[in-house]
Amino acid sequence: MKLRIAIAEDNHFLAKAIREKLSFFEDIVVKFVAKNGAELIGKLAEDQRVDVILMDIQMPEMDGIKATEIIKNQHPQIKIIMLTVYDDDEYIFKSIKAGANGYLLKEIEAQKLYNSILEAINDGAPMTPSIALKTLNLLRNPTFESTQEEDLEDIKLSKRETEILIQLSKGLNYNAIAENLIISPSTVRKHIENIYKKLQVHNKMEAVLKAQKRNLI
Amino acid sequence: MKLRIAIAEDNHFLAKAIREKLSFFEDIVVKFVAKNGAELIGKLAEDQRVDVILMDIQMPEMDGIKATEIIKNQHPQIKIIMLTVYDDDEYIFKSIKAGANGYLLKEIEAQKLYNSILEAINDGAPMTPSIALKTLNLLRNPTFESTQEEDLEDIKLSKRETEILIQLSKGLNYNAIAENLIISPSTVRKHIENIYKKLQVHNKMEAVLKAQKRNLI
DNA sequence: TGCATAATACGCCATTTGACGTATTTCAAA
DNA sequence: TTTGAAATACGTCAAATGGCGTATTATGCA
Repeated sequence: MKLRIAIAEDNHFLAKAIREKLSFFEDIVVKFVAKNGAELIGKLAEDQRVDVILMDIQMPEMDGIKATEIIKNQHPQIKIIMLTVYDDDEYIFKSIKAGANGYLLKEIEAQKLYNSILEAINDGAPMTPSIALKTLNLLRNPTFESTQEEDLEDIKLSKRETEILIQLSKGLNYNAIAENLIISPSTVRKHIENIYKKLQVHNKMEAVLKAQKRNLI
Repeated sequence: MKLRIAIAEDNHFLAKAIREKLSFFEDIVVKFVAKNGAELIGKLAEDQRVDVILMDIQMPEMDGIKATEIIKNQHPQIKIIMLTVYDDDEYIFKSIKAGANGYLLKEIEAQKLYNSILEAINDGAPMTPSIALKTLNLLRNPTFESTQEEDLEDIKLSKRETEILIQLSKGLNYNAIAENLIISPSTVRKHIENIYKKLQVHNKMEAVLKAQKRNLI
């Protein structure tokens, strides 16, 4: 039994790249490629015999989230996997609310994409590890009132900085953090100093608040 | 670099089965097995050099969810993967809220368990497909009835204390709070000292965290 | 009208935190 | 292979915080 795939992707080259990734697998048939949500829905109206849709998010005319919502209402049996370069909390959350069965980042390698398609068909929820982590964080902080768009100069904390900030947020002092991470207290302090510079704050509480607001921790 | 694992599992045979699954992998060392949450915390106090904890949920004395909460507060860098036979929404949700990094079902095969441990260490969120699906459903239907009441010895903060704690939680320092409330910094400090005694904590962050958990602010 | 609690306020002292500078090592990307 | 970012680490100094004792003045409620 062949797996029938549809692709929604406005960028021609990316669409082609996805096709090529899937071409290794004999039981996959790409039935069609649509350049936006509207076109996808049109093509589905003609031929709805599709098992899985690989859906880009940002597309002209109609984006992938809106399209997911409509298609899931019309054809709930079709599995939809978001396939995008964006890993923002907001996109992830909206996609899931719209009914997406999975969420993958485009860098994904061929074998894993294939496995994800199988997983979707078997009622799983394929996600890249980083996305899975973000969904857990979303579950932990029901902070679904984003609505804040404008001033997001995107601040990037390193892995170590994030780790230390999380420990700060638990109320641990420099020495406790140093022991946990098996580094010197001096190093902890230096990291915290750098965190403060990046976040433009001057104490723990402000740092933790700002990081939580930006979903950095 | 060896991966140091601890196991919390009251059933002797299951604990042994897990060890055996892990024994195939050379870079895994099982440092110890605890029969319940309390024992686990005790052993961690002696030797906290553990990378990943595989945590059962139902255990006598202290269950895995409570243990997860405590350990994650003390040692946020330790990754905790729930490893249980239960796939109820409630257990999943509570585990995630408690800070679990992943959630697996016990039937998992050896190779996948190993991969999950790696994924946890690399800041992922290992989940069995069926659990991943449930987390997405939980995200879609925000039916977040906490329902957890148990151990609240009720702490009462005075009006002034509450006011000051709220200002603390915004990241204000003693002087700023004193100015806002038109009182002396000494008084602010005395109030905070009293707040700490009531909450049995020793710094701002802990006070704010505890007060938030108890809905005092 | 008392009496307990709350709110006000200071002083002392040790510890922690924050801001700066400097420096070495590691590691991945260009 | 170089180059830059990240992680490591120390020293100094000032400011903020936390823990203790003590004391006076509201204030509400029994």
